[in-house]
Amino acid sequence: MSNPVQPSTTDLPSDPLLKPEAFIDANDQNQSAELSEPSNGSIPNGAQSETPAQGPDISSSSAEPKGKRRVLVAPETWLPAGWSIEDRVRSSGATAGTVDRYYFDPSSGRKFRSKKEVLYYLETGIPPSKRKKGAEASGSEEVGTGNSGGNKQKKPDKKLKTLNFDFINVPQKVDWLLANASEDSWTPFLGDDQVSGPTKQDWAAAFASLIASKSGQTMY
Amino acid sequence: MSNPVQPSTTDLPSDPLLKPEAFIDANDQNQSAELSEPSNGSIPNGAQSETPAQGPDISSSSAEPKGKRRVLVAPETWLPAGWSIEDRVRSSGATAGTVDRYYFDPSSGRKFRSKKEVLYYLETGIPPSKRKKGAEASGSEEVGTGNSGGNKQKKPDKKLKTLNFDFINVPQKVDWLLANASEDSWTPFLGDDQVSGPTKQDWAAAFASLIASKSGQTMY
DNA sequence: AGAACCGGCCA
DNA sequence: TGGCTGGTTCT
Repeated sequence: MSNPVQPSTTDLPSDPLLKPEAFIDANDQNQSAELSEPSNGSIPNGAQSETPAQGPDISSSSAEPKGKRRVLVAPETWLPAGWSIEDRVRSSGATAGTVDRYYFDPSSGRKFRSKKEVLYYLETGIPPSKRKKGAEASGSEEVGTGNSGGNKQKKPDKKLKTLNFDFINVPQKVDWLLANASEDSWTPFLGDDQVSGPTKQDWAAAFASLIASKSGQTMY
Repeated sequence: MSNPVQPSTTDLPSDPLLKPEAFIDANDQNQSAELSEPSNGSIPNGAQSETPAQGPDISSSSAEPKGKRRVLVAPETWLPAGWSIEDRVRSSGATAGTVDRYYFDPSSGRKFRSKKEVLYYLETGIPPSKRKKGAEASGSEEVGTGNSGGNKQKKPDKKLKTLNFDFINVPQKVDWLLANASEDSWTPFLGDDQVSGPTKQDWAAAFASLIASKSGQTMY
């Protein structure tokens, strides 16, 4: 290992940008960031809203070209020992100049994009769980894990749409008649009644859902 | 104030006696695991370095008792009928746990990695593989997809394709069996043979075409 | 107004 | 899969 950065068991994952010019800010914080157990004996819900407070360190050296990474040891009290923090400055886009902070766990090699994710992982040992799609009839209760930073960002509407099709009382028989020789005008009939357009839409949606039902796939 | 403004069911620290039977299901790493009443004792904070955290097992066997026969789908209004969505969770790497959403068009068999690609394909008929990077002097620098104005679909389907379905020799009978009640996974059978996935895709495409009943389509 | 977070998209 | 930008939400 010739990597002077992390003499630890692991090093940062692929870091082509981390050149000799990158500097490790290991100043102060001599206390090696002992795992602190603030809070109280037990963490209620893991989402302690402690004040982010300070940012005294970070050794803001002037003349910092954009796009450079600054890796530094964890000065944060809530961060376990061994973890590393990386502040990266956005180099392009409308939000150029913004600083994003990333957290790395050398033992697992995982990268986290927010303090919230780190805390969640530390307390549960479970990587940030994603609840996205609906498709579950279980009463999905939205449980906010009160956190220090911005929590639930954007999740405007998660309303589910029910298929307008009665899977129990299905039609006994549906006749598909070819009304046009061009074969593009098949029309379903229920007995003598032609199926209306809206109903056909419902059928299409229902059929799509049935056909989908693959592992992980959902049709809309 | 650092008090959470969310009327969640959580918070309310203290009063440990209130929930003597708080229980943590550490097995369910699927989702919505934020509850966690760490009960007491030790917080898995120091043990995090030992936590396996390698549970690629994503078996989501959430039992869904009977009751409603309604199929719930998410309202992806911009997605054409018949398309399928697959949410895949990353199983390894520093970003493990991230969910990637893919879109699949049963008619063309193409797979898309983003909503943007889908919309672009729908409007231009150009698959993402054919995207060019050079900006023309025409001045169409911006994508300028007028979808934000309130218009929905107006794509000139320049990509007609043959449906892989024999409209003449249709199956005499198709049995739909409810294989998985928890997810409303009905499965079509031809006699004793289960219909394969690809075939189901063909059926979906054919059905969608029939329901559509648009002029100008050709299917053989 | 600033910070934090996270969805989403591309390489 | 990694990484980065956009934009929202919270402080």
